[in-house]
Amino acid sequence: MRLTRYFLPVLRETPAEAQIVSHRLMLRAGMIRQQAAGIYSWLPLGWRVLRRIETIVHEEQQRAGHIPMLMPTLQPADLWRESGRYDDYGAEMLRITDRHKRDLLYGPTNEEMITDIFRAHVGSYKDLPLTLYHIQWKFRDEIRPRFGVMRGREFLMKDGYTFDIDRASALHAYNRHMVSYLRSYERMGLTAIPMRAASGPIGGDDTHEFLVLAATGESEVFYDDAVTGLRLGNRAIDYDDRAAVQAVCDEFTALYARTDETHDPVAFAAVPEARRRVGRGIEVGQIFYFATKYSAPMGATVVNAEGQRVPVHMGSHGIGVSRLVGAIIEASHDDRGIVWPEGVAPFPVGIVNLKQGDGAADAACAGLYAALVAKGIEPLYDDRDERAGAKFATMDLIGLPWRITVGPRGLAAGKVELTCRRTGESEEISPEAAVDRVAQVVAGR
RNA sequence: CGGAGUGUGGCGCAGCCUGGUAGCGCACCUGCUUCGGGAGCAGGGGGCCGGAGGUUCGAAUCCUCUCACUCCGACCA
Repeated sequence: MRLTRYFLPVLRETPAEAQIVSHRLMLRAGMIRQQAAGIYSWLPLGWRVLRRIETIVHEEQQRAGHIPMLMPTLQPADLWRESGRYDDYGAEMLRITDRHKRDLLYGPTNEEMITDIFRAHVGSYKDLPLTLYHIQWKFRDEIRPRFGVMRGREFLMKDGYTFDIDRASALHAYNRHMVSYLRSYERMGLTAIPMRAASGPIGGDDTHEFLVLAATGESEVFYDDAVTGLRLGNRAIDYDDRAAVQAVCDEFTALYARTDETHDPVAFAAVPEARRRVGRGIEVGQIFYFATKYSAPMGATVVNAEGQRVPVHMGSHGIGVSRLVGAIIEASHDDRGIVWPEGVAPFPVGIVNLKQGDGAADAACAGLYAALVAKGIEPLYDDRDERAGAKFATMDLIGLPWRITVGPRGLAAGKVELTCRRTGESEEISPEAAVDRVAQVVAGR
């Protein structure tokens, strides 16, 4: 993409309403525009990041055997009357009336709807286990939206629903989600720690939240510092192997890590003092096993092997996709701007032409651009007629992981400059070598 | 919803107290010079001052109502 043909409305000054760094940077980098309290347009650069995150979530969910679909944003009120939540949900639910005076609502979540779909089409234990998910916009009419996309009213969320014949199978589904989430966050360059959350309706270990450590987080967290060193890495995982999946979950939940809701000072005191940490975290996901809470009242049953009709065991599992954009920035930025992890960067590399209009520089940039595209990489080429400082400042702000700088001085020696945004290190190499290096990194992400 | 604020060009702000018909910086347009970390000079365009009433010869400014947004708190992916 050539910058002169793109839409990247960067701001030099920070809009007054933005209080936290991710919100400020998203506005300055031209990623979002607020349309109302807690409601944002995603401008082209922001949209790209959102799509990258969404893609990672899709890939990891499907790797775990979960099935994508799409449910609508608007839902009939009657479904929610069935579960009893039409009244329970309160003012946070946005209610709408259509021209025929029918009650609708903008979905804050989809348990009722997925249960309706399930009961209409599934009748036998032989159809289980089943995990369906979608990534769709939600609306929760928060009392006080804040922090940009981190606490918006409209937000993009992946929500998955599991249907199993019994508790053991449902817990395997729960565990699959934990592992797939860990892998998703790692691909996004995040360290997200599963923490035991406030216990659900059946108590016990049936819900975990995933927290990204950040000073601006909304939750207070208590943890053993050793959890921050745990990595899945590239290990192969067979999601159908219950014992193997359980082992991974055990590994990631063995150390003390809890939010203020479930914090246990006595257990925390058992953590070696040097590793005891109190901090703040941003919740970027939650997994939840709730047994038959929805299936029983809504009649989502199957016939089991003994011929009896039984309610299915369900779970719901969510990842805050749009919130992740903010969370990643909170976790990865410096005083000059965003530092995108490779996995979610809107463009993997930027090309900076220091002397637009100079024949040699223009030709070198065009050559680099074509060579990168030929390798399946789309660079962002700053071909504006701007001075070097302005171009560098823009690149630093929008945080592309790599920058190839092309100028007459280097070209005279046949070199361009390849700079890593994260480390700031740069090296003078040939254009061909620069393309190869970037291709290598992108392939490995 | 309780408390505290703010609405003036795309962004950041001044002007308001003490009414006299809107200004600064950035951005934008034109020209010249410049050109490896947000250039300089010159010229130029853009705002019925959130909205509605009212007071007044005259309202961005005073009064009333209203809408929106922000911050602190209780609630939440």
